[in-house]
Amino acid sequence: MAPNNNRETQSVLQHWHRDVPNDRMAHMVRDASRLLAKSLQGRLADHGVSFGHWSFLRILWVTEGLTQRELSEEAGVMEPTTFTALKAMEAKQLIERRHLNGNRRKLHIFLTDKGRALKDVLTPLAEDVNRVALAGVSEEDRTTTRNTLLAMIDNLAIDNAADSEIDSND
Amino acid sequence: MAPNNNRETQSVLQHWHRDVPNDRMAHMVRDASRLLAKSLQGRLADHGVSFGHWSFLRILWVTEGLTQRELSEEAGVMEPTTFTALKAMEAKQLIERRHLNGNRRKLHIFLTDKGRALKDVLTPLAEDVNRVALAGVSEEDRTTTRNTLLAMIDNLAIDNAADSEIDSND
DNA sequence: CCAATAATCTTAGATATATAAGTTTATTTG
DNA sequence: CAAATAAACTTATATATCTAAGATTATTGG
Repeated sequence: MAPNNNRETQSVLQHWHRDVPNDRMAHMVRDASRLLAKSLQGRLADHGVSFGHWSFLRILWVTEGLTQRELSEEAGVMEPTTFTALKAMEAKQLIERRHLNGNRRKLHIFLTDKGRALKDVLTPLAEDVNRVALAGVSEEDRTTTRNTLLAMIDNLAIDNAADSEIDSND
Repeated sequence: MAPNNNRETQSVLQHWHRDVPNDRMAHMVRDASRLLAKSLQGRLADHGVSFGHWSFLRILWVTEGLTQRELSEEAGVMEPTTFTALKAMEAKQLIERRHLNGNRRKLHIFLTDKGRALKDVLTPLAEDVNRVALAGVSEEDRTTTRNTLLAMIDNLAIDNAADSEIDSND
């Protein structure tokens, strides 16, 4: 990983321990998201796996044979994101992309043995990040936070969809 | 904005309303962060401002004359991110970059009238996103969530810094 | 059954972010 | 004070993501 002075750490902490205006939840979510990604990325890098690839591996460890479209929905990203990641993962021989039953449109994704074997190696790393991140937070507060995030996700998904509908009125 | 069917919406909701494993806070934070960014981005786009530029404008509306380095710390991003954003913002005549007191190393950032005038236009948009996102969440739960996020940010900043220190041991 | 429509994947190009390394300028120290 | 070091900005390059639009293949409805 990268050599890095820890001015960064200090500045993030200082930043949030000064004044946190009541209406700035969004910034906290963004900072937390970036730091979570960075922590996991550092751990995954030791095994040659990027953050983006890991998010698809996770899904495939549970269910193989999904189409690219289905994988996109499951991962919560747009198709081009999925496409790019899967092409790279294919090149790294983590997955295979196969047409099934003579359907030449849908591409189904399967893990290679190599991709499958990473499960036991990488899963603990993600658990470790979650454990570290939530150290000192009570189970009750975790639940409340999860519910708040869930509410935000619902509210925003609806908000974004409403915008799209207005645009596509014709 | 983009025409968009709302399959996306449904999939995000379905995704999180199925099984949310106890140790997957990170995914919720990431989803929430992406949706928050997207919501704000849609609103800012109507005024020709990108999400990245807005995050520096916010800081400058409070304090002008910071150096690029100081702005990076304040925004919580690395210097190249700041550099790229500020160059683009300069080209759009939202800011000016000036050397002060004969110091030819530090560059201080100042708003143009145009950049300054955006404050009253854009601030309500961010407030709107926060309001929409947190609809139906009690003040108590908001506070708990904020505290949890703050704890996560602290924990992770320390974790990332610890990694860096190990790397730069020599 | 074939033409129109829809689904799926792909390409192109943009934005937001990072790390690593280079350049220039200021500061420090022998 | 001059050489070494550090600070600040810049360049180069990579990753993760998006929207918009194109290409191909399936499905559907007249």
